[in-house]
Amino acid sequence: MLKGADDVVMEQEESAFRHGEMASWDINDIKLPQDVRQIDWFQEWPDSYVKHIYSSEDKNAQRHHSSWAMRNTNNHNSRILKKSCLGVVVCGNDCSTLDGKKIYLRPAICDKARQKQQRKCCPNCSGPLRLLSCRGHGGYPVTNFWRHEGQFIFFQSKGAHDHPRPETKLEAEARRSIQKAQMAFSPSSPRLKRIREIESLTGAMPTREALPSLLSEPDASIPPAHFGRHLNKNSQELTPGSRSGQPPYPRARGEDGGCGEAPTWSRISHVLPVTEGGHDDRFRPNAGPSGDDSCEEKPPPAYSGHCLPPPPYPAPQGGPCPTASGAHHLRQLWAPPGGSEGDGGRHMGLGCCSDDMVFNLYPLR
DNA sequence: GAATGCGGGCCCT
DNA sequence: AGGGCCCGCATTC
Repeated sequence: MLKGADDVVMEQEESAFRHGEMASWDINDIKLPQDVRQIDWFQEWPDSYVKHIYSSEDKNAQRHHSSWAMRNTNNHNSRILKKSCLGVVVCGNDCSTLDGKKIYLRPAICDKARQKQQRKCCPNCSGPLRLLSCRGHGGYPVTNFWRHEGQFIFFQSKGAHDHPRPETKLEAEARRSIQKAQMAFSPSSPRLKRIREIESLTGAMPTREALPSLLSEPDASIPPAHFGRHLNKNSQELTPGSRSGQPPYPRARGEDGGCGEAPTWSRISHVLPVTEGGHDDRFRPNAGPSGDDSCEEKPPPAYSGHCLPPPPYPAPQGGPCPTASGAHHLRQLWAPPGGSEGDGGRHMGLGCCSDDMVFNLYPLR
């Protein structure tokens, strides 16, 4: 039997409390504490009923970043910025590659862009895409609240995401860049033909590592427990797990490095790269010295999809340092045309949306 | 073009 | 009143 939404929420709050995640303040308090002893490292994947206090100097906090796809929600309170989770875009066919990877795209934040996105096809099997809504907060999307107060930025999350992680913003951006580049190199382009001629002679081909990814390893992205609770109602492809016993987030920087003890499923290889404005602190490591969030040693996934040939890029979660190699490498990829592109271009039978498919970039052999 | 923030407005509880 | 959500507009990247 399904529990009532309220019960679920209460359980989660209690759990969070037990793990020390609940602070004495609430985002709606008239006055927020200013005698903050511990400032948190920026949390890239905040989940559950957590609260964080960031420095007002923290660039990520200033921009209200999250790797979840959060959209602005009007709460008619200009002092508190509220955002709600859009969920994740999955393949309507529930396809997966032979190595078990699922498609978890980042929902576009902009409504129009999201509608457009949903008209596109699955990059793996060309099936329809489906938006898996977040219902982690009593049946409603998880909400995040941001409030700037003095030298601090207070963050509060309500609800536990009941869906896999989407691509990070950077991964999605990188993917768009690739698509854009792909369009520039359309198959009919004389330049591309030339490149292909060269490539067919040299056999040159860019490495998979150089591209960002769309695919995720289920074990890396599917949150356990509560995750399935709501999901079961809506989706058959995602299975529940258990999330109890989730360790609390680390608090202070300095306290063993704010080494993120995020839930296991929630801290797998998301190294966020140097980016935007050159801030290498863009996402300070959730994982501190332990290096949980550092580039993992996993080899590039052996793509072997059963729907269609697999895409030539690594998985976002679990792939080799996906984001770090994402946009950053795009320039390298596309700058000099010599020695990249393949031989057949689009002979993969992608049908309706091949133009949108990143993995058309490099024909598979 | 897309992300983001803001605010008006509507609906529901 | 509070929460959720839609919409349009402006700004920024």
